[in-house]
Amino acid sequence: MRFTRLMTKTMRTDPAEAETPSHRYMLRTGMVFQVAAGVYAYLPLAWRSLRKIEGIIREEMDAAGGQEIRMPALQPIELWDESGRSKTFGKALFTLKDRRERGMVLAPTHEEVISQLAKTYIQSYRDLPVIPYQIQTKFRDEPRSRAGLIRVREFDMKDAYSLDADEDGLESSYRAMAQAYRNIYERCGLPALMAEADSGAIGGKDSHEFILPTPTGEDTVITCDGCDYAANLERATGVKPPLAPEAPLPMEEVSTPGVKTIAALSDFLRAPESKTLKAVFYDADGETVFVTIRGDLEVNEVKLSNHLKAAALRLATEEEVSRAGLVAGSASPVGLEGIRRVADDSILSGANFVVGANKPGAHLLNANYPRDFEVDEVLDIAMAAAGQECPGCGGTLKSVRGIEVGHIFKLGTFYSETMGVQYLDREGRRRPVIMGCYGIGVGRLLAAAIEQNHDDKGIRFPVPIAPYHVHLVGLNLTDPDVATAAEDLYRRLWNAGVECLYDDRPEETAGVKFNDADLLGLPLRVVVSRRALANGSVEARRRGDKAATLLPLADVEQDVKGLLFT
RNA sequence: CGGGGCGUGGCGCAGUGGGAGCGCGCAUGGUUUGGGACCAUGAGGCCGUGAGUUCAAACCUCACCGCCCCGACCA
Repeated sequence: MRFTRLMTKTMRTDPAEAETPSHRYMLRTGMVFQVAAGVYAYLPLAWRSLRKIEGIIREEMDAAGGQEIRMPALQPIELWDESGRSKTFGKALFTLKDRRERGMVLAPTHEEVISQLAKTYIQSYRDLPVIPYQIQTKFRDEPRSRAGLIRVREFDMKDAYSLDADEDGLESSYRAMAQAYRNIYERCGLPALMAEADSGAIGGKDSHEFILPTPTGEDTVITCDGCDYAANLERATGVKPPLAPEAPLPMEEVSTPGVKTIAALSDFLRAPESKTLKAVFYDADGETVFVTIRGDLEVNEVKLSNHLKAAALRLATEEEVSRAGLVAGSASPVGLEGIRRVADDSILSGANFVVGANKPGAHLLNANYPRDFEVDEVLDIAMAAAGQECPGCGGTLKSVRGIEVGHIFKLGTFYSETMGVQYLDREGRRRPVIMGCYGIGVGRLLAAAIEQNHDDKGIRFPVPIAPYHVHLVGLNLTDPDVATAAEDLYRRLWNAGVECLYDDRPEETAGVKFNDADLLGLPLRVVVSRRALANGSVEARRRGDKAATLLPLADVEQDVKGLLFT
């Protein structure tokens, strides 16, 4: 491709709205064009890169036993009523009506259609296992799109579905997919880590996310410095800092005028926060729930929500709190009745806690469970935190931000059962198909690759996903000899299988061309100039290298390939 | 949906009642040509939309729309 023909324009200044590096550079290079919030057009450079990523994904999915299919994005809403997800997916589901006023959806994912397909084509254990997959456009009316291609409302996703006869089969499909994912990230230049995850709206039990660590990410992952434990903060468990054992003391009331927060209470009584119990009030699908946890810990709302099986969990409003008879600032489980009480198991970790007295301006010292209060459930609902001990190996937990570049789920029989996907086993018995599903956002992967591979001058594309291999820069192009040599090299490189973008602009200065080359970030820059030609050479520099090397023109193709592919 | 911010040529911005501007980019001519050159000339804007206030609105008021950022959700 010639630069003068490329339908792209580079920008010298950062667009005001772009804050994350990948977003900034994708706009400045002219890779993407924004049409609406979270809706983008892909221009030639981005599209070439995306197609390369798709190619890598296809190769790895096929190698892992997948078979590519294609399902429609436009689907009848009845299908979603059947699985129940027209409700549970909520407002993120794009819905519309056709001319006959029938409800339709623009699909955000394809478990429903796969289930329909499976009902027809999977009849016997002999038909299993299969792993159909597709790369196709998804629609999700996200509450908020952000950071360029990181989070958008229309995006291409590779979604795969494993159909197995039993749990062992699922296990083996899941492992094969996980390995395929690791291969994909490695080939895209991404050191992604595999973390235990919450399965969210898709449903199911076990799931893992692949996270690319980067400060601009929107997820937090807890990792261990002593072992390979990694889990999304939503699900991670840390060892709660232990308290020194004490003999229980008699409970007594103290006056704490105006003290409403744990920090103020700790300060007022000169007691560590870990010796207090805090109270938090939630609304779970309309029911007010009382939650208590040790003062130095935070409630993990995902864990709580999963336990309560709540579709919508949020903090209760002041009005709901007072209607439930709770005293914000001085609430505790002591004497509390007529409301669901959930406690974090940290209440078992010590004795003589400071708790609210359930009346304004007063707290109780030396509250002990179960001597002084009752709760309905005790379980781990605490947020893990950096610095805590790893539950597996005793190492120290760390916290990293990252971008979720893939998510795999063991769905089990949820869709098989709700949608009636069954097969006949060897004994002629009907059994539900065991399903898994596996997603990678293609555009997000590109954005993540740029987040991971850039510097202050621009992108640094890894070779396998670069739109072109070589950025051929012609200097002194008004000199016919140089122009001819550059044209000749351009042809030779393509003939040798090296994908080449040729900056053939005759008037631009060297500085402009070099800066554009750095910005676009193709892996190898080759400069044809009067100066280098005088030595019978061209100049080559890998993006990111400091020094250039002279390559003799005689067998420049081999040298270029050597620099690119070894 | 809650909180914050912003809508003025392609991009970045100034302009806060009375002539729509600057830089970059773009076009033409000329001089340049190894890290974002210089000179000259020129094109390009119902100042997000609609109502209102006013003799007069990019500017003040109200409403709406759009976009960005922070939070609740996800590939």
